[in-house]
Amino acid sequence: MPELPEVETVARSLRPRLLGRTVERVETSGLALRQPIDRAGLEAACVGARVLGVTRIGKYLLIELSRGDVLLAHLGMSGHFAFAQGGAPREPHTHAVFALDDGGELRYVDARRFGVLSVHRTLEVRRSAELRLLGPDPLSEDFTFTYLLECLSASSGVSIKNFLLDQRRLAGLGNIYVSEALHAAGISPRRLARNVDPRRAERLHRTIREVLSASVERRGTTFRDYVDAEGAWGENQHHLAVYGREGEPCRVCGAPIRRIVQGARSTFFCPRCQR
DNA sequence: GCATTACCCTGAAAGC
DNA sequence: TGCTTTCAGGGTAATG
Repeated sequence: MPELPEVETVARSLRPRLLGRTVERVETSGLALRQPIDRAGLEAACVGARVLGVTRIGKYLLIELSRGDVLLAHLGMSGHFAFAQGGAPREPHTHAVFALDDGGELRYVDARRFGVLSVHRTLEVRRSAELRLLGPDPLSEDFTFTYLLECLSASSGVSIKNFLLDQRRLAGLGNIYVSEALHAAGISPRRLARNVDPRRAERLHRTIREVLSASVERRGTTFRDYVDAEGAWGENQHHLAVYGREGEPCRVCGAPIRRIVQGARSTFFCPRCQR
């Protein structure tokens, strides 16, 4: 389940083999992802265009193309990019293929089809339906302690878990890193966001960045499907404090980690460390 | 404004 | 062994 560190790792693994390449051909499976793929739009933007950059905003990948277009990708639950030689057998669930001028192919594979592939004009992509409502990226300078504090105090009855999952407030956190950041900050996931006091909020602001940065260093968390564009697993799953550890002892105090469901998503926490 | 539920989807795991 | 059911979750939408 790709969140910010996984998407950042994918961006880093795409750059060496994609920058400067020209797209010669585009193929699609004809099956819809979360939205239908606009094949004609994809071809118009990509074919004959050179890749100028690969960046990330929240959980979105932006592949910047010459001629002023951007290919926007969200990996959903199970999406990944893979490089292959042209003509090599395709993995099941390959939904888009970008043939490159070096004989290779960049492929988008997504079993569950929760991902998104769309194209936009570079100057307008920030105003696209996908990006326009996103809050600041937690690893950017825009995510300040003041911003977090203002959002917390402006919230009404939402739990801190659901507060942090809302991409309109903060873009890039998902189920894994919300649980991890709250544990590191000693905050119960059930606490109302507005009741997080400034001292704990400061700690949370720090732990969000630390948890994400550490996972980026470890090339992300591979729980089920996630691999980078070279097919490599991440290493952060070996360092999780609470996520996926129901019943196991807390690494800090030894109390059994608990799992609860909030908004139909699992939340893992230590009932002793987190108040 | 918020919580809950359903939906999209497939593969893995569990249950029978 | 083999079939069926359950579960996982990012984002969105409908409902209460």
